[in-house]
Amino acid sequence: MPELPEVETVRRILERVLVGNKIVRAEIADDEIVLKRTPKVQVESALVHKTVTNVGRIGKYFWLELDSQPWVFAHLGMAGWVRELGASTIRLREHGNAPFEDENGNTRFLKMGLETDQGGRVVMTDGRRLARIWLCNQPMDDLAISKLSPDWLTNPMDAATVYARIAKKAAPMKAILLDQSLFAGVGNWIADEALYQARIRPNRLGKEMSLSDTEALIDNLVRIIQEAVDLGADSEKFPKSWLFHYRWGGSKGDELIGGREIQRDQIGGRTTAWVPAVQV
DNA sequence: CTCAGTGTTCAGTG
DNA sequence: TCACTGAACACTGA
Repeated sequence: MPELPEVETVRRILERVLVGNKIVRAEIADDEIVLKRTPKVQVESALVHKTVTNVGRIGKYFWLELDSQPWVFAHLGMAGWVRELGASTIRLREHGNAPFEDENGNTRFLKMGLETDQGGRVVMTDGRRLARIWLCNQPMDDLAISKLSPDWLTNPMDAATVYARIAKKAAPMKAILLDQSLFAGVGNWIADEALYQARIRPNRLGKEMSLSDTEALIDNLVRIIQEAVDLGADSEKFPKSWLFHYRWGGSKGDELIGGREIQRDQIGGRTTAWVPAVQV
């Protein structure tokens, strides 16, 4: 689920519910897997009685900025999400740290629950325990975040800059697109979608790209990200023409898109869906 | 029962 | 040291 548009959607939920308000209750899962870098009580005490001044994001990483440091950082992994709880939802404490079922009957792990002095409540959940929460004073003090490229929603690079960084690479473009130090926020589906719409083979090497190929890729990538963000990362609303709707259509996905064969290969360590008749 | 998965990290290779 | 690849992580659903 969570690539840049999904994480931006989560960021906006947190911004709407939390910014300007004081946190009156914070519950963090007592889960050493989730909190590899920080004991639960430290995260809770970093949050309680603090006012949220901003919610930041670069790529797939996001964080709560508070009126005193440290701040609280998080990554959704492969199956994390954040939702606002309505007034009728049962109390966070009653969930405890155990897995619980969401309104659709799916099992989730509760990672974090927050309540503000205005009564707003949000929870961060994860179906697979690959999401993470930790403390840090500011984004650039975090090793992983400090290595990210500028964010591709808010600060997209121009084609010439990208071209200079890929023109000698021997890796396939699919792998290059997944490199967060160059394409912060791009994940498996966005990479495939951008390559498909730019009509570039995922196994084309960086050094086989021209400047105009790079321009086409960047133009499509930026538009796809912007459109997905504008749609609140609600994939059902994505344009019908997008490969997204076909890549995992059924159990293995559809065989055809517009009458053309969809091929699936391992490229850059990930299953890659592409259309040989379109991508060269 | 086995395997892949909208991600990141780290060991291993050349 | 750099560039790159593949497995591990943890759990669910097909």
